[in-house]
Amino acid sequence: MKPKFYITTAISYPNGAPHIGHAYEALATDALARFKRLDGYDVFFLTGADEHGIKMVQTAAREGISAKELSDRNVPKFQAMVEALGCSNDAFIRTSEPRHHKASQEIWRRMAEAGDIYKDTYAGWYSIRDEAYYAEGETELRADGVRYGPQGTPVEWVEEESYFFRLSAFQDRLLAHYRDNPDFIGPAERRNEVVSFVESGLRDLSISRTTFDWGVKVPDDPRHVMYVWVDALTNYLTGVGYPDDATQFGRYWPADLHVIGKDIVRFHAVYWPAFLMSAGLPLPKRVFAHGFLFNRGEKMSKSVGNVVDPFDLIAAYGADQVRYFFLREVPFGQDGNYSVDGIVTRINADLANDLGNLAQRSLSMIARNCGGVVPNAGALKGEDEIILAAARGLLDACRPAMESQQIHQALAAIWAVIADANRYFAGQAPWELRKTDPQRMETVLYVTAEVVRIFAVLVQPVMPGAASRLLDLLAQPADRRDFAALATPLAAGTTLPPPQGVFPRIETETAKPA
RNA sequence: GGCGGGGUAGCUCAGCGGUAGAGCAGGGGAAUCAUAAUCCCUUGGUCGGGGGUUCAAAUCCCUCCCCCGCUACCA
Repeated sequence: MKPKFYITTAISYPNGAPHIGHAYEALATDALARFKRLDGYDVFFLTGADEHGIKMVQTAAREGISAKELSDRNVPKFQAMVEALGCSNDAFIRTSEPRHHKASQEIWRRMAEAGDIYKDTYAGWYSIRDEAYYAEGETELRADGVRYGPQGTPVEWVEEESYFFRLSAFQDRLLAHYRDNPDFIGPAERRNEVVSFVESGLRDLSISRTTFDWGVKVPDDPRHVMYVWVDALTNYLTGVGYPDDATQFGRYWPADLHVIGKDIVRFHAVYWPAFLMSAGLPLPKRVFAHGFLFNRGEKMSKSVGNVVDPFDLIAAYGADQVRYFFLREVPFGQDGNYSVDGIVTRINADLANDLGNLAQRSLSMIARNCGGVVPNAGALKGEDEIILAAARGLLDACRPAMESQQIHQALAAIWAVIADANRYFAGQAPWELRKTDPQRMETVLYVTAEVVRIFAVLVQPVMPGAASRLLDLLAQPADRRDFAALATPLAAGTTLPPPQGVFPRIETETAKPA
């Protein structure tokens, strides 16, 4: 039986349309999931939408519709985005689903049974108009003697009945967990932040609200709905069958990797493990936080008008290209920059010129000079052995990079060998050999086609569509495309289809400004 | 304020004690199999400022300047 690998994105908050940050997380997680699948794992990849919470209620109220209506309008956009990106998620969860309410209530009951939930009063500055509490620092006392919230609405001191989670009791256990599992949080700088936060002391967490009813009802006390993060985090359990499908849940839980944005590290690295400890459930193996994307160095915001619509980007450049760009250009875990120049350069230099053209020039020569059939390798020379060994060694370089979510490093390693392959091809000059030593030309063309095959197999997690077309050009059957097939070299005598460009060049005139 | 991370070529970054590196951009050349792609050569940096340790410092220590993240309940 294959080893399992359960990987998730954070669930998106559908109070607006998807933006490039949502797309980035989904495409990166998809690349990691696909890599594991090709590497022989039984992968379960979950993504979805986090529909509850006060923000949904507020946004819906402004538009004069219900939170449910708002969600039903926006969630399909997220599903469409995931599909347009070519993501291979096994499920798309919505937290409004009955099965999810059931799962959330179940974990709540278990935390309550463990004695970690108690009822008390929550006090804070409350805006009736916003239907929201604000921290003291978010409010200001103006000259008129009235205190106002961040939305400019008056706030008043309110005390509300609330359930609390005994987070303070978990400080030592959390710190011990971070210490014993140094890979629990990545990248390392995020772990440092979490550790110093927990070391500074934990306060109990208010985990229910009575001011609105859009959410999961607290068991046996339906006046309360759960604080949105309690139910949002539980999606990771619901997605693999908790609590009813013990077989699926037993198979996939605990998650091997939660991929999240750096803004929600605390919820995943402090609250979530504490909830699970309380409920007596195993903890996820790892939480990895990616960075934010900036448009030409500026934070994307609606007011600046530099928000990038993922659908526009995909339409302009193609899903594979967009995926490659972000994964190659931005060190995963760090913030990154997006610009039209950057994406056009990457696509043209790396995809069209380096990889695409290498495939095209070698396959064209095979089509023209070898009757469109994979030629015989003949006796290999040192140069041939060197480039073959470099390509064949790539999986061993990519695997540790992908396992530590250093996707950019895996791609850099692959492209370094692609550059070597171009040097090899130019150095061997098979177009000269055609006249002087046709036998040798065949060997060079064979070796080049073989390394192109290896590149195509390895590049599938990042560019599933283009890689698949490249493998089509190499007449590779469906069962010869996973990493195990890397060891099965191209068979001489195989008839190849006529070569076609897989990575078109982007002419700057047609490049779409963003 | 506290804790943490950074400031290296025009841009993005690697190097973290032993004669300054990569990719992209710029300049010159070769080749013509190929998506005018490829290959070779090359311009370019007082490695944030100052001080110190050392035979030797981007690399260690001190100090100053600047940038960023975290510093609890919007998601």
